[in-house]
Amino acid sequence: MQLYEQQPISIYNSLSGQKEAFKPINDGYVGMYVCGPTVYSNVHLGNVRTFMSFDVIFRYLKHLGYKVRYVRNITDAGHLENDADVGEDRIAKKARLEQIEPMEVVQRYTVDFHNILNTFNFLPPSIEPTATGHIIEQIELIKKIIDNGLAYEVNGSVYFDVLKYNETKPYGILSKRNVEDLIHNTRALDGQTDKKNPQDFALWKKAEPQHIMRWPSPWSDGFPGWHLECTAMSTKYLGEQFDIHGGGMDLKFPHHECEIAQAEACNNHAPVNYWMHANMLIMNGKKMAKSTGNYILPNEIFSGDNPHITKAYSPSVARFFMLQAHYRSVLDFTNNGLLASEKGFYRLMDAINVLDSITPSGNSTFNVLEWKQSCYDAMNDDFNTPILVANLFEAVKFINQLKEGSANISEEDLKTLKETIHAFVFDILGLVNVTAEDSGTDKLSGAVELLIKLRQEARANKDFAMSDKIRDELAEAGIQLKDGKDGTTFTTN
RNA sequence: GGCGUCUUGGCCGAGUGGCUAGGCAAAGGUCUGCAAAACCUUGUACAGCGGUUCGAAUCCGCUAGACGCCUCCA
Repeated sequence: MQLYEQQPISIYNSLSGQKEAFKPINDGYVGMYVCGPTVYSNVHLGNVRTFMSFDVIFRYLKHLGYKVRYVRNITDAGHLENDADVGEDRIAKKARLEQIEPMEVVQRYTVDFHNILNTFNFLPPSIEPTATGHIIEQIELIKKIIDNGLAYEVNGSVYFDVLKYNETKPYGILSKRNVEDLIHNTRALDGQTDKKNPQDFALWKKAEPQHIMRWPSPWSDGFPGWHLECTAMSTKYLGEQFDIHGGGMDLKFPHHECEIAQAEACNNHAPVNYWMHANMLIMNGKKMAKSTGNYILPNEIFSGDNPHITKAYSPSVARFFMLQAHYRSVLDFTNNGLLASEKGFYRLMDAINVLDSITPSGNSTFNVLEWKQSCYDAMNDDFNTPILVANLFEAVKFINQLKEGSANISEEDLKTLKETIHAFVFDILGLVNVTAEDSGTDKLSGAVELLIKLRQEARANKDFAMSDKIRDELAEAGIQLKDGKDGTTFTTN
């Protein structure tokens, strides 16, 4: 019997606006697609948060025993600078500015993206397809949509006919918009367009002479519209209908709306059962934007080299910080928030380390099985990581009581507690036990142990001037001694 | 201008018709040669105004503010 049979999940579906019991199309299997990054610059921290949310969801589904195919694409072509005909491929523009090949830009930032995600301890997706690797599939989709009468060609470009589509199927069901509002509220176009209606979106764009990235097609040498790649790749790897489609809140409209329309136009049924949207990450109460300086690169968190933070934070601390908020809430990235999370994170890690030295005795004074289920309940309820973290701290409190000798635990419960806490902290939340690595058996550790021993001798001789000197000077060097019941330990953070 | 989300104690951040979220900080205590660390205990908050209800932070309305989308964006 698989765990998922005992742990029913409910997911907030953006499409219905409410939590729904999760039931995969094929029993035991989950297909999940998440819109990946456009690799034309360094990964944005907000990207990291979105992908982290789905990383945890991926991990949890796997933990429950589902066979998950997690597809997260790389957008390496196709974005338009703007809606007008003068639009040009975003990656090509950046390449010209930097005088290098477009694929060089793509390569550089793809590597950066993977590095950052690795640092944050992300699991790689099952498939990471690229837009440029699926041009043929995209062209086939366009042909199909044209055949179905829902797209038209003008001057070598192909557009999706939103109004015609809307005659039989509602355009805007995901973002709760209706076409009439869209018509009334469309901003004035700059420049002329080939579109019949401003709501129409490009499936294929004819390349201007200056375009470097271009592919032959029945309509022109050009490049695919942005929304199309996700439809092409999700269909190819997950089927015409799959379980979960995720992405950032900002992709809801128009991107995901267009994906639905494209898929419906091709296959005449909805592509996705559960739409999930991760909310935005803001910084100091405001949107992150390079232009205003309200911005931080992921790497700067690890180095501390950014005016918005006062120190460097380990990736796990940043990860823990983000997971203390629910994925559907706006999260405010602040130095104070990070500082608070850091303390809590190390307290959690310390407790987990202490767990190894706990010996069982008598009957448990804490209901471990009930606690374990409450951890599952938290995750089952739309992947509520903050509630899970709260539960973990209940365990921390209990572990500390065990250490102090003011609580008992049976042998069986101790085993369960260890297994559960490791599963949730390391396998599911994806945190890394940083303290254990830091104070491991390296050269520094040996030296500090010696000083601790010398200090112990000084204290035994009541030479407190010496013992305090050792303690204080180590503190200045960034090494903090912690006197406990069973001797002295140290931390370097 | 349109659409949507949100506003919780000193800070962060869950929850959601009646029952302690949790973390950080703070106060008191235990431990300690003194500290630090650690641990224990404590805190009664839900933007404002009105309404529904036996009862609302939780539902409805209005007001104010924040954020997002409407244009490339996770």
